[in-house]
Amino acid sequence: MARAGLTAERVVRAGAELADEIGLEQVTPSELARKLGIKTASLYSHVKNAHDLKTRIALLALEELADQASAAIAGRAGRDALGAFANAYRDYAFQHPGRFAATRFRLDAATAAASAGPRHSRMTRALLRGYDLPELQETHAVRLLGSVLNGYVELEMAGSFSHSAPSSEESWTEILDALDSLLRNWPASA
Amino acid sequence: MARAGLTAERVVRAGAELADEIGLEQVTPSELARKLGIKTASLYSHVKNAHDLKTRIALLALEELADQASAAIAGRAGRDALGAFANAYRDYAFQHPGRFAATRFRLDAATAAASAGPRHSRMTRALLRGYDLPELQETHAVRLLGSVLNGYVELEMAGSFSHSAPSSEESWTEILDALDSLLRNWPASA
DNA sequence: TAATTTGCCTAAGACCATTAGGCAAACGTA
DNA sequence: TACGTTTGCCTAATGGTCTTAGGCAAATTA
Repeated sequence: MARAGLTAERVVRAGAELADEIGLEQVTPSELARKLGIKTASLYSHVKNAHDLKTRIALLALEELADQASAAIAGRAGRDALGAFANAYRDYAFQHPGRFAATRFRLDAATAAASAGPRHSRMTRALLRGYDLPELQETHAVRLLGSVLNGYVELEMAGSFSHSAPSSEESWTEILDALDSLLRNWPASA
Repeated sequence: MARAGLTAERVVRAGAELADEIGLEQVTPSELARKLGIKTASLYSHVKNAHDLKTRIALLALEELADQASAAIAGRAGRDALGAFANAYRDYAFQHPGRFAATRFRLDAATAAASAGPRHSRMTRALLRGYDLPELQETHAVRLLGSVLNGYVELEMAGSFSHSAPSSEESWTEILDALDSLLRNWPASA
């Protein structure tokens, strides 16, 4: 029997592609084995189980997304950097919906700590350094920015903005303008 | 054989409780039947299939959430209304994590249109009427608000804010203050 | 070339979703 | 109250899923 020459990494990569094609939820050992042209049981040499497979796809996606966001903000600052950063997220989500969904996959604490997750917060923090926020407010702003990016893209991909005017595209730039304005005029604490 | 006296509504309600207990993803016909003390096949008199079950749980959750949000903003305006509205979402998510997850369940266009979804945007719009936004900017603000609420709660529930100071509680009020400030000083379009 | 590793296989167990068909409890009606 | 109808829940069966165990042969190393 000719071997397919698989490896854990290639299996996970194929899993990520499959997620983009049919959605992360549908990525199961049997479906992935079908795509790879092998028997389901053979996957278990490369991956511990279905949960492990999704975890690895999540880790892959987090890395990829961090790489793209990092490249996007290089050499930029202020509203320019904000737009590039936000667009990196949104573009990634549309180009790789399954991988992006994997980004939300719940990781246990240890795995999350070892993932690219912390890189994401460091990048957001770096981005905000272009705005002169009071030290103590920076974390709040990081959390706000993460919330908006995640929330907007999620709602947009669910189609929430596609059945009413104005276009989502337009809202997106207006919202980035509004965030930029907010970051420049962050209110003082009570 | 004594009958359990079930009905579609009671089944869905039990499904919602089960979702809060073990997570929406784990809510399956067999698990729900176990909880109800009946055989799996018997569920199919009340619900079309597993997907239909989750859809109905989603519809229930959307209604409940809309009811609570609506009650929260009654008689309030401005920052006061904003806080009550936002807290209604966050409190619901923490009290009913499974139902809240169901809120994100992808509904097909027709079902979504007939759900309480539109009520949510109408409420958000009503809330924003307390701020004097330019007509054309209102939709953008509605979308921003929805994004922040959804995004923040999702990240918080995933534990993203629980491993670093300051507390999520603190960020939450600061972010609401910031949003309030932004809505009062919404930037003019380019 | 011989020995070892390992990628992929077949086989099997346990569970799940779903459909078909049956019985008896509950209900409407006379 | 008695009868016919409805229907809630059942058992049985099909085909799919995940996962483990054990085996063979291809690839790798000595």
